[in-house]
Amino acid sequence: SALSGAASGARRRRTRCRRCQACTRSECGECHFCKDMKKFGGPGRMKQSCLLRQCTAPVLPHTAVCSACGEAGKEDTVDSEEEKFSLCLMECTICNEIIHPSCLKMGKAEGIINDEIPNCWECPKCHKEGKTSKVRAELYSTILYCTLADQRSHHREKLERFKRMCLLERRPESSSSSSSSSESDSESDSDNSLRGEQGGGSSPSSSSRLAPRSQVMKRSPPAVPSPPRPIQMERHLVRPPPACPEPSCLPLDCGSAHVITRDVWLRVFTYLSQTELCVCMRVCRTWSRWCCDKRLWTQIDLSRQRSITPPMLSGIIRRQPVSLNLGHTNISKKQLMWLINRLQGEELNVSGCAWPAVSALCQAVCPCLKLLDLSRVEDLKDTHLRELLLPPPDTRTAHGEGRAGRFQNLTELRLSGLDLSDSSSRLLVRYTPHLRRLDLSHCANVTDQTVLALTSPLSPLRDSLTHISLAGCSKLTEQSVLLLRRCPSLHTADLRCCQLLPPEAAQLLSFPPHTTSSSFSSSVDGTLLKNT
DNA sequence: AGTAACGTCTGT
DNA sequence: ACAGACGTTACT
Repeated sequence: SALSGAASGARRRRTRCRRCQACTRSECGECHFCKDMKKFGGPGRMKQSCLLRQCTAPVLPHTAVCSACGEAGKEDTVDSEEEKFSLCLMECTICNEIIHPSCLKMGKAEGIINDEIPNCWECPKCHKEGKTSKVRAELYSTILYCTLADQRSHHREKLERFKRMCLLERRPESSSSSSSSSESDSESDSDNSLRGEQGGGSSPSSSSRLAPRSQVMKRSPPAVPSPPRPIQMERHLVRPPPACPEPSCLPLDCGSAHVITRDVWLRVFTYLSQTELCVCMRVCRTWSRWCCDKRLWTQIDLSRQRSITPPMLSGIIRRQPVSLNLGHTNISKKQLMWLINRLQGEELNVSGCAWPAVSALCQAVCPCLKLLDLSRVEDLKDTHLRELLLPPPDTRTAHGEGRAGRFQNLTELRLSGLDLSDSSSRLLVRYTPHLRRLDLSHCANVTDQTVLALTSPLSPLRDSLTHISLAGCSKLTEQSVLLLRRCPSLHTADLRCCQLLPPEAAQLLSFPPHTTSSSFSSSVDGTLLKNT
């Protein structure tokens, strides 16, 4: 009934942009939807796109035309951003009308542009009538700010409402989690240094430094009235920011442009922390768009956040970080699945998370991943690591010898503080052959056997390893030191706190650059650490 | 004509 | 609330 007056025409289906990273990649062949496809042996009933190929910027179909003048988008015929906008086709999320903004005769009323989807807005007509759509682009920036920077603010309520409306579940907090956190919590209260600081005054970079906003920008529309209908986590709700978030400068009230252009602001923004960036995003819509620039978010650190919320998840996907730290959070399996299916980052930290959640990685293929931090994952055992590293079952049988592990391109793996035995070293040798850095520190059950396997002439890690940490592996003997010398590229070995080693070996050892001499293989065992 | 897959409906 | 099904649209 609420919609009846709105629809001025049938809604047009959007279609792939064919240009985004997702559109240009090939089907993974392994996700739920791929497995359904006939070409991958499925029944073909679901008719959905590969999860990794879901377009991040779906466009209006080529056949779309203006409901007023009947013509297509004409933004190509002009140069200035302003003209382009007035001649492009905009689709209203409320009434579904597609129209050239220039074909609207509306006087002052303004539309609200959705930055996340091309050619998408709430048209002036609907906005004037006070209609509201399900969710608004600004809501995301606002909420990400709340969750990252200010858990206790008055926005809390809005956030809670949002959480309730989103469908993604979270892992129940209670149960057994308390016991595990007792031992390794020494660093845990450093966490509000990054976010949630309440004017602690420790850093000179509080929001006051960002003062010049006042006269310069038009504020974005006031806070969103509560959406009446529940928000669905639609497949296309989450968008990365537009490739080039125009405009390149801010208009002043007097009509001219602010002297500081976007490029300069961006350079300023690079000096800001996550929290500060989130504050900036609330200044105005333009800043909100500028601050979403991928280059400002190469690393996202949510470690030790009390909970990972759906808005955070969408915020992460929009920003496509190279490095994502989810360490010591209570992220759920479902959430992690959702993320890894939409991320192409190179570094992932899930240290201190629970194995049931981390096991989501068993259903992913992450060829881009270079660093994986699994340190202190609760209850991670040899068998679990095996599940993680082994290739997915179907490819294992399909290609016979094509036994590429799930994380075959990892160059750094952190397994600190896990209850692993020597059998895991064989997995590493086999399925992560490009490791340069390996952290096995505080794995109490690791013995010389592990070092033997890693450094054996048949192990690709023998050549690739440059850094290894075995600190606190109390079963290691001097044998390991000898074995490590077989690694030609090894630069550093951390053997601190290894109780069975003599004091001069139980240190952070530096290895001199290996001379590629001919008699390398035979001489190794004879030369000890004495010649360092 | 044929393929891909969007958006919504349906049953649980 | 959610997964699965499928009519239908977009495009080649």
